[in-house]
Parts: sequence; structure tokens; C-alpha cells
Amino acid sequence: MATTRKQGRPKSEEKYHLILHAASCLFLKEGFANTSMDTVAKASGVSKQTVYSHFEGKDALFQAAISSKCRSYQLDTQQLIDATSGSLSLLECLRKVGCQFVRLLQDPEAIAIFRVIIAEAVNSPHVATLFYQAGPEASLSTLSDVIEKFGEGSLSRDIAQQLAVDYCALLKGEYHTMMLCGIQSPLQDEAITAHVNSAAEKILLLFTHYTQQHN
Amino acid sequence: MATTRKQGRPKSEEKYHLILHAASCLFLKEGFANTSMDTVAKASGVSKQTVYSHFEGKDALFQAAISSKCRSYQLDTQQLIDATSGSLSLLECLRKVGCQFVRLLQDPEAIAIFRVIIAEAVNSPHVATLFYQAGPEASLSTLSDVIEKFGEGSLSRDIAQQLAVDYCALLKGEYHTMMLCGIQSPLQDEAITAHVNSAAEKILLLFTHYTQQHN
DNA sequence: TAAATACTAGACCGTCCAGTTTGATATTTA
DNA sequence: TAAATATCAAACTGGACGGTCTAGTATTTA
Repeated sequence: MATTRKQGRPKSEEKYHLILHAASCLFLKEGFANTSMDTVAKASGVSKQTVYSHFEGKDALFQAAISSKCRSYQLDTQQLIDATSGSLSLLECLRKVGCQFVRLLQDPEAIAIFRVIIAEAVNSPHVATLFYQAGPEASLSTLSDVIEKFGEGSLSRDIAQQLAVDYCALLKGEYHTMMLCGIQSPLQDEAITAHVNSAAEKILLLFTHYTQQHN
Repeated sequence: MATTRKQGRPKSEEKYHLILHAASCLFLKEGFANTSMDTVAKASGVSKQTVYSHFEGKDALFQAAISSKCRSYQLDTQQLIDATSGSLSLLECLRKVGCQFVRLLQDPEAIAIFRVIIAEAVNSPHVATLFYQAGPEASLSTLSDVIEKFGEGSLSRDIAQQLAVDYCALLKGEYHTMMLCGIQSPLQDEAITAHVNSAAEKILLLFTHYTQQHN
């Protein structure tokens, strides 16, 4: 059943990926409205008809392109798990995940995805939801796992989650909004570590406050 | 010189505002690309030619529309000044400004402006800059004035500013991003106060930490 | 009144673009 | 080989839209 071969020439998987890749790049660089199907076809080195044979239409192509991009933008979960089970202190651990997070936020492509999602959120709520779950929500949940683990029972799940949200918020600071508005270029490495250290210390302060309170 | 009257029928100021108002609404609701000049003309009850007589073209109209909207979205500075010179504690003051800020962030129209600005940031960096200065930057500077005043000299300007940014960040939390993505509806009043109280307490904690450190 | 400008209604132009159609060639299975 | 499908190149359709033009009417100043 699953191996039932269709008659005739099969669709080229390579072309499918060429189209998807070209579409992703164009949508991110030019936005949805400013990307034409002809351009996508030309950029993928494929005829327009082939684009339509692989994808229903522009909307479907957009959705597929964004979805495929989302998957590549998440925190490195494995590295974080290693960090918690190792000998790292909470502060060091926060620093580590904080750097990852800030780098993610600063990545020009990630910013481009955000921009395009926000612009199309009204027209494609489904895509926006997909993006949010695959991106921010996944990162947040990973982070709150880490924090909860360090609480060693003296921190409720709720508080851990709240601290995770707070940490992300502090890390974003004004930079994220400014970058979305295009009036802030990515930070240099030193600036990143300074910013992350400052945010991590603040969260640590809140963390100790909440754990003491609940003793 | 300034009172030199031009010959002929003068442009109607009323029509100018009708056009601007209609354009603002449409741009915010539909975005830049999905708003046509014909629609703007129709919505303002004015001929297309009149639109072009008052504004150079679509870009100019967009810029004018957004600029006019920006001015109406700021914190109520007077109220905040009153608050600082009154008998309110820092915590109460933070709560007050926090509520104002969250209401601003949640306002559907403010969200719409953000969305449209972010979408067009690449094509109209000038407009994005205007918006940021008139909106977020102005609010932040007001807020850091308030915090600095409460520091009574034991808080450097830098730290006060940083606390202001932190407070805004905590108030935004995940809500702002979620609203921009269209996957979060505005909070109810009780939820707002709860959220604001929580954020204000955290900032107070940081505030006392920094003032003690600098004694 | 005459000149100048605003305004209207609508036609018009050129362009862009999503999506379709056509007709030929290529590839795959039966 | 024959049927079925993919792919290509290119033309085509239908509609939207930014912007201009026209011709007639309204309003204002000199």
C-alpha cells in the first residue's frame, strides 16, 4: 500500500527542494507580496508549470517555505541537557543558553522570518502559529526545563516558566524590537556576553529570591 | 511673506484630513501592499485626483499616515510627573506607569502600527525610525526619568536607563511577540494588574539591589 | 468678470502578476 | 512499445493597481 508505485514519470525530489529553497530565500528577502511565482521559477531553474505541479499555489508555497525554515531555528537542546547534568552552576548555565538565545535573536535570517511572519500574520494565522510553536515556544519550554531542574523542587513549575519568560524578555531587551524595525545592527561578541551576563545575574537574583521565599 | 495668499481656490484642509484618516485606517488594517489608492480615495469620499493633489504618491501618503498615528501613541507624561512628585512609593509608581504601558502594548491599533512598520521597515527605513523615536524611545526615556528620580542620586543614569529597559522588557514578556503574531488576544483588566504587579516587584528587587550596592 | 486653482468622475495606460493552456520532449512503468 | 506522468518554454487570460489625462464644475483672488 505504502509502496504502491504510481505510473509514469515521478516528480523530481531535487526540483522540489530547489523550488523550496529558492522560495524561502526570496520570501525572506523580499516578503510575500514582492515575490512573484515567475521569479521563484526562474530562481530555482525550473519552469513555472513545475512550480505549480509541486505546490498548489503561492499560499501553499509560502507555508511550506516558512515551515521548512522554522525547523532550523531552535536552541541546541542537547547542549543544554549536557549543561544541566554537568558541573555547571545555574549562572554559568544561564550564560550558556543566553548566548545561544541572543545569537538566535540576532541572526539576520531569523529576523527576516519574524518580519515576514508578523507581516502575514493577519492573512496566514496558521503559518504564524506554526512558526511560534516551532520557534519561540519550543525555546521557552527548553529553557524552563533547565531552570526547573536547578530549582531542585523548591521552585514550582509555574515560577520556573515565569523565570524563563523573564529571562528571554531581558535578553531581548530593546534590541529585538529595534532589529525588527531595522534600526539596530547585530551586536559584537563582547557586547553579547556583557548583555547576557547582566541579564543572567538579574535572573539569578530573582531565582534566589523565589527559592528562599519557598523554603 | 508668510501670509502671501495663493491665487485660485485653496486646497481643502478638511479633505486633507479625510484622506489622511482613511489612509491610516486602511494601511493599519490591510497593510501597505493591500491598500490601493483607489480604495483610499473611495473611503475618504474624494476623487482619486484629489488624493494625488494632496500627496505626492502612495509612499508619501503612507509616511504621512503613519507619522500622524505615531504622535498619538505615547505615555501620558504629565500623569507620570505628577506621580513622582506626589507621595507615591516607587512600587506604586511603577505599577501606574506599567499599567499605562501594557495598555499601550495591547491596543489593537498600536499592534497594527507595529506590524505595518515592521513589514515595511526594509522599504521605508525612514518611517521606521520616525516611529521608533516617537513611540518606544520616547516612552523609555520618560520611564527612565521616573526611575532615576526615585534613585535620588544613588543610581547612575546608565543603571536607571537599564532598569527602564528591563521593566519594559518584563512587561512585554511573551505577550507582545504573541500579539504581533496574532496568537494572543488582549488581556483582561485583572490579568493586566497581576502581570504588572509581578513585573514591578521584580524591578523593585533589582532597584534595591543596585541602590544598596552603590551606598 | 477673468484668471487661477481645486475638485469630480471616469476613462485610460502600462505594468505586474497568479494561474492556465498548449504543444513538444523526457522519463518511467506495464 | 504504449500509456501515463513530469517537465519545459512560451503564450495567454483576467484582474489589480499606480499613476495620468480629460473635460466639466466649483471656488477664490485680482
